[in-house]
Amino acid sequence: MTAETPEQLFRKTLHARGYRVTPDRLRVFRHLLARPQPVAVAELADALQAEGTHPVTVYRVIDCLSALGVVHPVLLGSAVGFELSAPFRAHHHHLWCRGCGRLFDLAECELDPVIRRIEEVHHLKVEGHELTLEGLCDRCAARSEA
Amino acid sequence: MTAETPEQLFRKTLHARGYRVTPDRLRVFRHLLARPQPVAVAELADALQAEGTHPVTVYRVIDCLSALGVVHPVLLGSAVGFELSAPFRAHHHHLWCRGCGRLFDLAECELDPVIRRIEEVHHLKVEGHELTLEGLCDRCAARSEA
DNA sequence: GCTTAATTGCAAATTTATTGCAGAGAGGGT
DNA sequence: ACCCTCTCTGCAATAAATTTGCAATTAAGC
Ligand SMILES: [Mn+2]
Ligand SMILES: [Mn+2]
Ligand SMILES: [Zn+2]
Ligand SMILES: [Zn+2]
Repeated sequence: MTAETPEQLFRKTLHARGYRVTPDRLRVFRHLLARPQPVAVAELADALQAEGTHPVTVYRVIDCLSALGVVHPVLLGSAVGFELSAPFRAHHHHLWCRGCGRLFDLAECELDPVIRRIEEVHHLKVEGHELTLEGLCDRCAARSEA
Repeated sequence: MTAETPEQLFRKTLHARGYRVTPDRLRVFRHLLARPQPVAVAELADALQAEGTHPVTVYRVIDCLSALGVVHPVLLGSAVGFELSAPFRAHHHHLWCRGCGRLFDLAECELDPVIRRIEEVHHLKVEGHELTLEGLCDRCAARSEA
């Protein structure tokens, strides 16, 4: 048995919920898969127009992928970007650097114990979370120590 | 000595950085102070137009308050809202309920140890953070257990 | 292949945000 | 209180982002 590719899983996900597999949806998905950082929808629309996808369609596809949980919003400064969710992309968080303005992925997530405690205290059910740190990346931090 | 009011502190903050204390800035500040939840700028502009503040000015005031660190952006579903930062509003996080769509404040924050560890591992300097949980509020969680 | 409902393209409308410039107003000095 | 200067605001115009209605297209099931 060979491992299932992300795209195969994506097709299944669409299918399982009654959405159709279309060239535009695949194009958006592939673009996000290849992309290291979250994108604003407008920017995505610009980028994909070159590949033949109508901007309006990009907005509708993002709505679709959001409904499926395939993508999720991320805070980019004071704007919003989207990136793939698990299992298409490993769960992770972000650092927004005040020094150079770049956004970095932080692989680890040690929030589970914290969140489980919040659930108990407040009688909530937490199904997802999004954390953005703001500060200085390693490079900018080193420079500011001088 | 009587305690300093939030508005007095706000006036000082403006002053200290060379910004002027204007009626529009005070109106925006007071509105945010009275408001329990984050607002989108466009919505804020609508609301304040009734009080005589020009919409364009609201955008500019929010830029000013952001630069001062008096407000900060918060993820509202897939949009952005602004709310007062510390010390005008105690630091806290949010739960976005998938059931009823409401946004709740979560008073506690136990992220400091987690963040300090991330700083060490990655050699970063973290100066702020924003966490949004997604799930079910206590009411919706209770209902879904039935 | 045919049928049908979902999806897309297009044009238009809406909503949100930005910009340039002239006039109003805040703050510091006198 | 008056001036001066520089900031801030109003307005109108512009630009950018997002939504909508409808007709044409197309994916999926039979
Ligand atoms: Mn990321
Ligand atoms: Mn809040
Ligand atoms: Zn940096
Ligand atoms: Zn709820």
